[in-house]
Amino acid sequence: MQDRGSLPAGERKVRLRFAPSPTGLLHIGNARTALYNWLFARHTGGIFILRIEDTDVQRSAPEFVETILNSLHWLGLDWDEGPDVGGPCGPYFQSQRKPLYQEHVERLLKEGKAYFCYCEPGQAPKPGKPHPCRDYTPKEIKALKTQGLKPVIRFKTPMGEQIRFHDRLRGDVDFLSEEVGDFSIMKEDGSPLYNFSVVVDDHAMGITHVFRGEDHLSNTPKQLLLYRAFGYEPPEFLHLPLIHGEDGTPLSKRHGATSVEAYRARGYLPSALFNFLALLGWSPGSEREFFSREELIQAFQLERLHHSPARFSLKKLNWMNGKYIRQMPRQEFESALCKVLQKGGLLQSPAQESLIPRIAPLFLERIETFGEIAEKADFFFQEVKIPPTLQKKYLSNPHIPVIFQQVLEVLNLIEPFIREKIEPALRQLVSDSGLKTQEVFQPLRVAITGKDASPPLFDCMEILGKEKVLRRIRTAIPY
RNA sequence: GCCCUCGUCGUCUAACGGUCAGGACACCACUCUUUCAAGGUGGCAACGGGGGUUCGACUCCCCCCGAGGGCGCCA
Repeated sequence: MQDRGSLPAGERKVRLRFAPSPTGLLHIGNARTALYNWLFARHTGGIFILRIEDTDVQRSAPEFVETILNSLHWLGLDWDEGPDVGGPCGPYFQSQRKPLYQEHVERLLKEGKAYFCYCEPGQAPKPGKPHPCRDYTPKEIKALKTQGLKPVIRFKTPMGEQIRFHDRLRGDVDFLSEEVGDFSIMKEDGSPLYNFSVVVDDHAMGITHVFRGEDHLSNTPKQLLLYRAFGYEPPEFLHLPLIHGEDGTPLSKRHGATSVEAYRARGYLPSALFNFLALLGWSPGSEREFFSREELIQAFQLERLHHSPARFSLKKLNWMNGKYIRQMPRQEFESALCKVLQKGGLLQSPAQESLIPRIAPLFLERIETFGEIAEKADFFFQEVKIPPTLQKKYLSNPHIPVIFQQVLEVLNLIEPFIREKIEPALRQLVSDSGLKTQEVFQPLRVAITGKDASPPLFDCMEILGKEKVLRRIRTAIPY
């Protein structure tokens, strides 16, 4: 572990980091924070670092590290230094950096800038007046120690000071040191607390820019105090607005999927989610809204970041994802289709798999996410079960048995069984029968697909083949 | 309660003292059409409120209101 705080002059590159804590899946808001950090690093030719903030052993779990890394990779982000790729400032797990924290805390203790606090957990008084544990004499401390009380180490915030910092997005922000209070920096067992470990690590890793959620805005004065206490130069700070749900409240489970993992599972394209997220809180300044990752890197500017929280609009994401799907190269779309159908248990045989190239064009314009496909295309791979409501609405009219019988006769004669021959034949039949096209085609659609909305009927018939089509029509005739 | 941040159509946003306040999603029509989509055309729709500054304010200042964040031995 080396100290990179003062980088050699030749290495004055911009260095940014994303520092998730592995206590859950990667939240969509954190993903956007990561994305902006990454975009800025790439835009400026800087370094992007991934650091795992797993100091809270109670809440952290290794499996979350893995899914977070996966989510990030899936989105299309990469990092120059991090837990899996290593780097000159490692280790990149905070849980493996204890000696560095220890060393720093001892420094503060020795210089009288920190002290032991023996308050009951959660019982420390709110900021406003001097903390009662501040001025214990060594004798008192010894006495408290013999009582077996576990102390926490607190930073001794100087009183009566105005702490000002420049937020890259919001301008100057002022806090009074009284309001900040003496915050805890390390537990008795030596595990560092957030405000302390970020400062130690951001400095040790030579971080030049800290872009993080606005929920950290009021942590910044604490961290600044620490930078000053250590004599370190603080990085530049920029606090991003949070992402809200459609109703304007903070994005939560209640709003549906909140993790990147969930969007992946629901069949969203990473490039679409990336594009959408980039535009949620940032604007290129033009009216253009489709960008590749490379184009985003090129266009990204801090000045065009928004100040207010944005609401996550699933409808717009869906629309954008649909657009991306329609732009997919044919091969890619087919193999994506294949994958979801397989997952949905619909592909049982090579014969069924060979259908993919034929049904692909039918669904390209009909899905916005791959999650929809299984439900819409199931009739190509398994027998249909007609819902009672559709049965009643389309198949219970008295003319159905008669016309279906005629349809069977007509279709039976068609050879080859292709759309170009099916369509004119059936249209002729309908016209001869005196019925409206809808009165025949909709019931047929229901009989063949089990749905009242499907890709074009005659294409479906051709792909299914004469045998299946005739059988389905026959079994749908009510007796 | 204390502190901090934010405020343009329902939503994402453009505007950087002078525009009929523009675009996109959604929504509604129309079109295409065997259904559903996709596509095309058109429409509805916003500067939170009140004071200033200015010849002129969405743009600058103040107050109010509203929303969000923080005040952990979480991050």
